[in-house]
Amino acid sequence: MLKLNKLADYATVVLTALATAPTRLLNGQALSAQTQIPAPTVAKVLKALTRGGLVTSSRGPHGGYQLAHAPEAITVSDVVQALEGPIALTDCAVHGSGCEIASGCRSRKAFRLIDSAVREALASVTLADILRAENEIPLRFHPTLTAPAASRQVTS
Amino acid sequence: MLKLNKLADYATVVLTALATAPTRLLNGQALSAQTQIPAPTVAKVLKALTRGGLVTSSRGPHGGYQLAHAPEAITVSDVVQALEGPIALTDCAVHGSGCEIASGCRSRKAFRLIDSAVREALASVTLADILRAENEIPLRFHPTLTAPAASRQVTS
DNA sequence: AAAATGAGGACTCATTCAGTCCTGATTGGA
DNA sequence: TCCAATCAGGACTGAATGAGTCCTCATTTT
Repeated sequence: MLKLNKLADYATVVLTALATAPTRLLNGQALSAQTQIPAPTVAKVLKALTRGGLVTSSRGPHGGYQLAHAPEAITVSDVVQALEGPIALTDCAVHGSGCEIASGCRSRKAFRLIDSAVREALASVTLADILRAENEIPLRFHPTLTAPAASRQVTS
Repeated sequence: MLKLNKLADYATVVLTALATAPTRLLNGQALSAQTQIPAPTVAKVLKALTRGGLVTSSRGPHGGYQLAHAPEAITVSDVVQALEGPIALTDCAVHGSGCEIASGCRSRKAFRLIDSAVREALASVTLADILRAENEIPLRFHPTLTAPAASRQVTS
């Protein structure tokens, strides 16, 4: 359903936790306790975020993680790309060498436009925005987000 | 990788094929031949598009499919929703009843903003735009679209 | 009545993802 | 110098999802 994978979802949770204590070093265990996400999974997320340059890490006793940038400078696009790689809605690579579906390949140019539109949308939301939204209304669950995948009429 | 599933990809190909002959009824076999997509798969796509109200169908001999609206009135958002259901990047449903991850659930509000941003991005591109892009530069493949999923530095 | 076509759904195989775990590297302190 | 704590990297497994095919039924025209 064009959905984010869970790791990217967890990543935003972990990052918001880090953002609440920007000056301190938090280790994996502490972040796991704070976010309720299992420690091995948190570790996996943190490794990806470190590789992506979104957090910095320190080893050894009293080591841990810290945001590499201000919350205003970290976008959802950055997070998604750190966890899932480049944002591209379609990939020709699965067709092997060249495109087998000729007419399909011709529409790839259009998809590049779509890709950049989505990328911009994700880049328009920063970690600071998420923190702000969190503090407004803490909701416990959102049934409207998970409506059944029913078919829908064209609205225009 | 936040990618579209293939069915939605095929759907745009099938729809552009239908758009080239707006007045005629094209059956599944003809569309399969024209798009090079296997007949059973084309049939599956067409069923979803019919359910989604994007194309109209006629049964019996000389039956077939037709666009239900003008290409300007069919957006990529419509296509994606017909094939994949509502556009929502995150779903709380997987956590069972209520959210187990408290702090994660609090960021769902932010994700609703992201969802609508992505939805707008997809709604901004119409089938007519795709047809126009096709006619400009017919490319055979696009290596830049399928760059390796390497980690990336934050740019800002 | 027969043929052609779409509708709906079941089914299988492959791929991807989530989550865990193991081993090694680095750092700070006793 | 040694040990403990912590991160880094990657392998591995089971589950979930998606792609693709096929079968049967409903509808329409001749």
